[in-house]
Amino acid sequence: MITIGRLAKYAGVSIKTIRVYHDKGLLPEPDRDSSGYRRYTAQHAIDLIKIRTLAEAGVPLARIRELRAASDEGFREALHQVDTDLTARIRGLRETQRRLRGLAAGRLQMLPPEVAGHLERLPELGFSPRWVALETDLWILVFATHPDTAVELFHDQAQALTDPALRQMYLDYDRAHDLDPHDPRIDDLARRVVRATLERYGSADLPGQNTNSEIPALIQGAVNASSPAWRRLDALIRDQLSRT
Amino acid sequence: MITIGRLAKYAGVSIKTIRVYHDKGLLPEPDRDSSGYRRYTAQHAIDLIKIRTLAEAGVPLARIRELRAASDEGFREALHQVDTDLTARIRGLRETQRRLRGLAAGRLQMLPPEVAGHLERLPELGFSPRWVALETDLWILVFATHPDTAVELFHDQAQALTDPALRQMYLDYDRAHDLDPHDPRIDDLARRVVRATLERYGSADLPGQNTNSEIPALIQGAVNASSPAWRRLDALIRDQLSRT
DNA sequence: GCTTGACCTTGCCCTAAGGGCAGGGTTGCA
DNA sequence: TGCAACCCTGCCCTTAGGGCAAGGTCAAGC
Repeated sequence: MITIGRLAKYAGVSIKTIRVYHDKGLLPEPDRDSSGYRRYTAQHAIDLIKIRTLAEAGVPLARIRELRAASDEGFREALHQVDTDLTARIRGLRETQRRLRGLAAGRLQMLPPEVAGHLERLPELGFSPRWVALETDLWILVFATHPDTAVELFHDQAQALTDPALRQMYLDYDRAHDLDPHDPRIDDLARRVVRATLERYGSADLPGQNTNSEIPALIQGAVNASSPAWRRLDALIRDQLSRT
Repeated sequence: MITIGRLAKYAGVSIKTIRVYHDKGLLPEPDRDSSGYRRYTAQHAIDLIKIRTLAEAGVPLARIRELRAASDEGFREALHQVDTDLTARIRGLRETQRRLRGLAAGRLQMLPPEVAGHLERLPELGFSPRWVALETDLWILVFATHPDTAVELFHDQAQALTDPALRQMYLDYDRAHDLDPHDPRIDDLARRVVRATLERYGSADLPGQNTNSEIPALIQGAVNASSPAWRRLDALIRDQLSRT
């Protein structure tokens, strides 16, 4: 016949927690003594410990109440489900911890000097400020999210710009921003891009595509947003590539 | 210049989450386009991922906002703290999982038949219903919380009852419930209990005491609650034992 | 008997981190 | 021109308790 304070201390919870469990019908209200104090039995202590074990495992209180009334079979099944979820949560936390350490190690710290230098040289090659800004965003995202493959990808791109024909193609892409969406130069450019892509990578995977991420879509969305001509260009290229 | 929906999908959060981060000053509000839509840059995506990493590690949003303005030194230190907390949380979850499996294995399922039988025989030996109820609570708690040492402890107690003198002592304890707290029989009983305890266990640890738990206090609290005589008896015994 | 500190009671409002909905405007594609 | 899919703000709702007020109770010491 212990008081609420003792029960709380024993179970390692606050008094309020116990009262909440009463309110929500998780733990039966015990009898009161002559002065209205709640008086608990060992059975209450047992029940409370069970409830806490489930609650600490992340089971919502409403669910715990349901489980109290569930069949033995259903209860066991539910426990198994909870166990599985818990394993997943632990794995998730470990993954978070890994990312956290990456953050602490100063990774995700903008761009390597090599890349910054490359971006600074773009205007001299004739690219517009808008194009440079887009490229900057692109590389920030790629380096932030796929640091392992980013360097490789970057070298591939930087090398492409050393070929005068390819460089002209990118310059034309840049210029296309302000064209009418139905300007024939758009169709011409789309064909050149497709031909160059196939020549450079054959029908093998495009670099960066294997990392099944949202980044390409994100970038392309950013690109498309600012110009109808670019939207059409993207649609044409996408369409022709998908036919090969 | 991506929209809020794309950013959300990319970062794996809901749109609402992003808006909340704006409201709380965690993520700067981006510029709006001509129709009032928020337009994000890669920098926002980077910031958001950092924020999510911390949030998933359990850092409160208010704390994350402070950290945004913290020095590089303070930031690194805070990250270390978060990492430590995270490790503790993971360990806690694993412990919870262990207890959960104990629960699933059907342990914590009341009492072994041996104990139940013992309790049923107590009335025949002359013990009051109140005493039996207390003993029942006691053993439920002990078996629930220390299943490994409970059996040993129980055998020790059951064996004690086979000694007529000791049995009489327990019967007297039971009877003492309704005595006046200053009845000399209380003093006498206390001395007998102390002597018997020392004879049986010497000055070695009493069984069950090494499991440094709240159980003994819980039980004793329950016992004391119902009778001033028992309270005084407990005080006397405790006092005399502590003097040895 | 009186005080004092530690408990207990109910009732009320507060919090974090969003979820969901209403009511209304915008965009992209056929 | 219609339609689906977006976006905007504002408002209320949720979970699992925390905290406080105002008042009753208990055990100990004087």
